[in-house]
Amino acid sequence: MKSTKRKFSISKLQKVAKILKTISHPVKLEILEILESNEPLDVSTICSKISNECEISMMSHHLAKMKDNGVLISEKIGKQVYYKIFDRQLLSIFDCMEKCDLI
Amino acid sequence: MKSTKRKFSISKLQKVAKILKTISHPVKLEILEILESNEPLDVSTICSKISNECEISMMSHHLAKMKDNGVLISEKIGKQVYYKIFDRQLLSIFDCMEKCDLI
DNA sequence: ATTATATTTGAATAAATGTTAAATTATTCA
DNA sequence: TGAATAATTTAACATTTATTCAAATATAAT
Repeated sequence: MKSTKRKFSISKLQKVAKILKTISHPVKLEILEILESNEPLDVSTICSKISNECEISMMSHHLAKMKDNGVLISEKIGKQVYYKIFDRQLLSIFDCMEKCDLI
Repeated sequence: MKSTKRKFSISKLQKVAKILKTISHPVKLEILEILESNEPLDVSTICSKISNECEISMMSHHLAKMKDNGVLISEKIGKQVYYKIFDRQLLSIFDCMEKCDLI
């Protein structure tokens, strides 16, 4: 038989995979870390706080994808667009990973 | 200035990103779930337990990548290769994600 | 209106992933 | 032994996704 008892249905696994895929990139993780202690922040400011060099258009792409996939939300005020984390509970993934021998 | 106090260095963020990227796929998450309660398991058996149809060569690719990136380990016994989770602590990521509104 | 600033969009290229078929490795048994 | 079978991996190609860079849009300031 196919399944024993599983915690996650297929559709939940798909959602989890989508979220993880959305943030599994060094710069995207760094964006989350930066926003954790400073949100909301505009695109240029986030870009300037990133350790590696990062083009603003690349940052815009990153942020747009994170927003599209529900990880971030944004608000436009004047010329700038301010981003913040939709659900800060997601940040617990850092603690989770910290405990792994893999890291 | 670039950095306030951060939990993760750049190299740690890269490692975290690599691990997350390695598992952020519905089938790969399902592999982890299956192994959680049944490890070690050989390639064909894992393949047969997956909900969606999955080619065995695709499964081999998934498992090889997960092994290469340190998520799984394997042992060959006779014709079959048995896989298990390297660090079961990683499984706590499921609980972590469960708590998010995003899922 | 014109200029400057912030961000997004689009198109071209580069990189990663999925798919299928063929190759390798190990086992069985005539 | 060695031909047949079974399990898994490798390789080649197609498809998708990510990155880069240039151009476009939107808002504000002069």
